[in-house]
Amino acid sequence: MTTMNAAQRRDQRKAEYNAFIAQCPTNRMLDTISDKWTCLVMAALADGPHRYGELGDTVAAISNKMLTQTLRTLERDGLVHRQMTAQVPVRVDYTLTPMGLTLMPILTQLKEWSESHMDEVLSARADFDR
Amino acid sequence: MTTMNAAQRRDQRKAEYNAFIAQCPTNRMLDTISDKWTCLVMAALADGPHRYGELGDTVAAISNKMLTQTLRTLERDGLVHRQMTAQVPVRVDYTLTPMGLTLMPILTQLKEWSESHMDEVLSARADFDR
DNA sequence: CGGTATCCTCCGAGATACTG
DNA sequence: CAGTATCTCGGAGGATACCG
Repeated sequence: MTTMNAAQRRDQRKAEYNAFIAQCPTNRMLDTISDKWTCLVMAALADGPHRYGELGDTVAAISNKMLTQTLRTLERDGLVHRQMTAQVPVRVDYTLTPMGLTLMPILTQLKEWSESHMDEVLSARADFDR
Repeated sequence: MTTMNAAQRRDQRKAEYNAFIAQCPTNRMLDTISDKWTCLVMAALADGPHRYGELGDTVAAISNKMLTQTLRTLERDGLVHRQMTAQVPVRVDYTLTPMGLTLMPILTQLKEWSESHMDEVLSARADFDR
């Protein structure tokens, strides 16, 4: 069954590589921060604490579901801190954690790279599409 | 029709914000580089030119479709150069462009941040899950 | 060798409605 | 106010087969 074995070996290599990707810190972090909404929410928090509703207003196009989900992920990863004040109505504030703050400079660099290379990228796209 | 107008205004704000996101260079670049496979492929190209098949072997878990699609996007954005040699069988080499090279340091920083903070993230997750 | 073309599946995002 | 619960739908991505 040479065919079977070859296919099996290929599948196993893929499984191993998938496992490697699942373990790789860079890819795991990229999974988190490369999410469509994560950077927008973190950017919104960069200038200080904000309430749930404020974040929903700032990132106007985000749905309740995704805002909650994004904040939960960031909180779980220790990048954002959630402070709940028991009162009626409830008040919840979100802030970047110290670790979250250390990530911001990299996002800023990425932002600056993007802004300074956007023209070059756009003209490359125009060339390619022709 | 206050209700209608309020809903319409909300929808319009969302549409505007979506348009803003679609225009924002950072988000457009993030769309590109934050793709599941893009960083892996760029990392594979960081040490020099590679052929299509070599990339497929290095990133073992990637499908033909996604490898092609990833390379096309990178080529279109001017981050990767595609060199085709007409012979039988055909030979195609991929290299990072100068612009692609300028992006690598940022990816490297991201990699280093991820590796140095992975423990902290993992313990934050463990805490959160308890 | 370096891809296309096609089909198919699954799951993630959004809309909507409800709640402590 | 700050979420949860539920449904639905589109499209990303994988498998497979074929092609110049």
